[in-house]
Amino acid sequence: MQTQRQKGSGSELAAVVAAAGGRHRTATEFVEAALKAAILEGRLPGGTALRQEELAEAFGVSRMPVREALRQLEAQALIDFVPHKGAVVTEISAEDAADNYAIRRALEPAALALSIPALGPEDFGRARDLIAEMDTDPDPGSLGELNRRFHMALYSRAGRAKLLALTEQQLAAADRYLRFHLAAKGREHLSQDEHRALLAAAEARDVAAAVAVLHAHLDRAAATIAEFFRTRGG
Amino acid sequence: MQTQRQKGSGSELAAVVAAAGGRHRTATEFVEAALKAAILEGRLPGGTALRQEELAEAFGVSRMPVREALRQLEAQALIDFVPHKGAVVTEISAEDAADNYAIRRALEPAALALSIPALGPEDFGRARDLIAEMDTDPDPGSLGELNRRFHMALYSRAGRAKLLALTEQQLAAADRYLRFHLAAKGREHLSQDEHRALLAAAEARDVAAAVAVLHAHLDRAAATIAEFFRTRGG
DNA sequence: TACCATGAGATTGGATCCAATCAACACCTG
DNA sequence: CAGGTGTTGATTGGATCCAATCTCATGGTA
Repeated sequence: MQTQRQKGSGSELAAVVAAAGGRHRTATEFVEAALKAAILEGRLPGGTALRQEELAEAFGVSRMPVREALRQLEAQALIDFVPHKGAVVTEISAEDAADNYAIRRALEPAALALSIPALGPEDFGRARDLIAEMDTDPDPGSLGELNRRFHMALYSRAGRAKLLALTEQQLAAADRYLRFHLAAKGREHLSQDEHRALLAAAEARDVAAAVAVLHAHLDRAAATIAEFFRTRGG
Repeated sequence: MQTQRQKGSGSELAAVVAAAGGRHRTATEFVEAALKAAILEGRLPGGTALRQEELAEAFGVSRMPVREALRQLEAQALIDFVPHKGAVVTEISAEDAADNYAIRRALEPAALALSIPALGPEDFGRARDLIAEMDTDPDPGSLGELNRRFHMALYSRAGRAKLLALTEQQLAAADRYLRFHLAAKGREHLSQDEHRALLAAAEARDVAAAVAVLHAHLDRAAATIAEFFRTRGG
């Protein structure tokens, strides 16, 4: 993939640290959250080598919380531990994107089907607001999060905590791909029409139709990203 | 659930250490693998508090690799970090079991459908052998692993590495429940008939039939375990 | 010139040490 | 005797230190 396995150039790390404003109980959680967000949002692209000492200095902590945070990111398949070279941010490849969509195609319809009967007006309102926000928000960087929140709003009443957590994790991972190809193509690739159709089917409590729309939505997104990787030589 | 949040009684930990024979590159990996196996196999039941110092002594290492291993287990939702109380093995509840089955019901049919066209005679042979082994193996403790390997054999040609990894992880988690209720009920609850029907449908390359059998298989298992929890007051 | 050995530097894995925080228990008081 | 309170011990989170190992550059040699 012709990736330069360079270390993060310092200033990038500073930006990562600065962007991580949330309050966390422990330094480990803080570092983990910041790195996770940076990776998922594409600020730390695949192939970036994260050296512990450098991270420790950038975050103003010792290497220990950094190590524990990296371990957790490893368990989430966001980085690979390469002995004596550092923790390397996992590459995003056409193969990985296809995997991600295969998983989402399995999980999300299940969550949607469980959730639809229990959805209330406030959920539909939230979903509608998020669609509108995606239409108007000028920042392409936040589209991924809005998209994720829209999907999760429709699944939120599934009543299966672990299923939802897993789904959200996969959606977050999808952010990496989405952002990747939104940057190259246009925001029209967000398929707002399909979002609206999905919401309409959910409001009509038509589970079969909603699942069909969701399947088509995910398949189209997968095909688009696959095509993107093909033309780009991924 | 009337769980005693006692610390592992030392001798239990010794058994966990002794059972972990595999060779691993680092102490962290060794500790993680040993604890993970012990939790999934039920040797460390839900609610057990794992204190770092105790683990460190039992494994003959310092607290540091223990801490990193615990962090990774936390990321896998096998333990919860409770400040000043230790890492607590997550409870297995009726709710968790239902979640696990909902996830498997979404993932496994997808993996199966992708895999069936690519399965070869050697895969069918392996699956057949595993069914036979489940019939004859006298050790009820190994039934879970055999069951997992049987299922994975049928999914193995799906060609989606992450989907398979996630599926296997959920199957491993299911071991905890399976072992739990196999101990109380009988091995006939393994549904060997359904296993055979699943294999037959796969050999016939009948994706729809195989998926239907798998759905029924998982639904029946979920119902059985739900009933088990209900009668047992879980 | 190409290739291999050697040594210095860098990086991680692990151990030990220190500080902060919480839980439990004993004690005092109304 | 019940309830609140202070103190002690235990346990974790984090920092610093040490050892092992790999990488990479340098230089020597065929």
